[in-house]
Amino acid sequence: MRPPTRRQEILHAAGDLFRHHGYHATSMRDIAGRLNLRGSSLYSHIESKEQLLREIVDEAADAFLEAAETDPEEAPAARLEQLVRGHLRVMVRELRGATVFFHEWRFLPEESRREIVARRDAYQQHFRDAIERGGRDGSFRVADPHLATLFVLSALNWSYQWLDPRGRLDLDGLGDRYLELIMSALGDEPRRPRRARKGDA
Amino acid sequence: MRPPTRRQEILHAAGDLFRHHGYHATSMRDIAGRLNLRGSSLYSHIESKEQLLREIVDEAADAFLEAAETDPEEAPAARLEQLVRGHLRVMVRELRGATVFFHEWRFLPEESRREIVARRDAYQQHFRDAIERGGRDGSFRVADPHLATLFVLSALNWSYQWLDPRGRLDLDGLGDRYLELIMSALGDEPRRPRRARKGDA
DNA sequence: CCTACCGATCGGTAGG
DNA sequence: CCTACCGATCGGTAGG
Repeated sequence: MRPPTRRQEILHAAGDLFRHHGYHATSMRDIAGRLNLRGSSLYSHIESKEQLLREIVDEAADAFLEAAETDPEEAPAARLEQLVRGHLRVMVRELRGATVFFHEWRFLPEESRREIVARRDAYQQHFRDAIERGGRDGSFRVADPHLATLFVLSALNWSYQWLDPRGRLDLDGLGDRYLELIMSALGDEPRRPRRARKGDA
Repeated sequence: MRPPTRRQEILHAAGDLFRHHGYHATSMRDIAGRLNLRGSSLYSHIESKEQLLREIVDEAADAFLEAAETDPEEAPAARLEQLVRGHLRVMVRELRGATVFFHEWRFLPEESRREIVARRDAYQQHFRDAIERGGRDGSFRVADPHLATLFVLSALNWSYQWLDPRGRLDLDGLGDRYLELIMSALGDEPRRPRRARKGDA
């Protein structure tokens, strides 16, 4: 375990403060204060406040995208399981960065913001692809794959609001139960027969 | 249709700017500019910037709580349907206020923040109660009612991120499909038999 | 890493 | 509703 560089300490403190108070309500002096420094001392390690945000958000995006590297040819249910477990794993392990990612990305300058939106769309596409393939091959039974994708990602994304890394459930237990809810929502076959609904009459 | 008061116009403009740029990145001069006023002119209609946020957030909380006034003795599936449709209705109709509510409530001063947390908890309790009752009477099949509640509310809450009031689906169509996903996730009985899962072996 | 300091902007008030 | 203005604070730089 090498000791963290001063730069890493600054990023850590900034992430913590951005998470709890938001980017605009955190001043450079606040960040410096966490490390018993003066605000001006930060600038020999970093370029700007914006750069701090960009690095934190980019790192979180990296973690999510890396976790989503799955084989499109795999069985859709197994692939979706990897995607869901990967998402929750990144959430729990990188809760600080993930929270800043979801909450503060829009304060990035135009160019960085476009990049992040593109990467978020690419991430979402993994889920959509798995769900659409599952619909076609009969693994899932879903009327509207696009909306089903938004549903699944919504249930996952909001979890940073209530996740507690030291909570009652460990990562695997949380994954098991979240997966069961998601797979049921998608009407995963063939373990369960189709059911009748009002609309079918 | 009475014309809006100046105060309502200010709240509207503030809500719009808070939604898109966040509370701290919006200045009183920005809000005034929307109405072709000087910043100082706002203060004959409102007391402070904080009060603007409080009113917007409170109004959204009112709308959600009012929509959640359901009969606890009603059949759990029917009650949950009311809760889900009510939530989506408020989201679509009050997207501006709802977005500010979810994103900016934490910038309220301590006392208002405590009130909002209490009201949010009361709101959540309606969902949890319906889901727990449904588990007990066999309407739903859910291993962990608390987590299932968080799952359902996560899927609903995040929707402000992608909801488009002029989108492809109208409110009823969206409600139908979201309900189908949620009810399936909760394994709603008796229309569908229990299924086997890996863990059951 | 510090002190000293910059221009810009903030929420808000006085006074009319 | 405006002009004029307040003290505080912002992100950041100069210079050592």
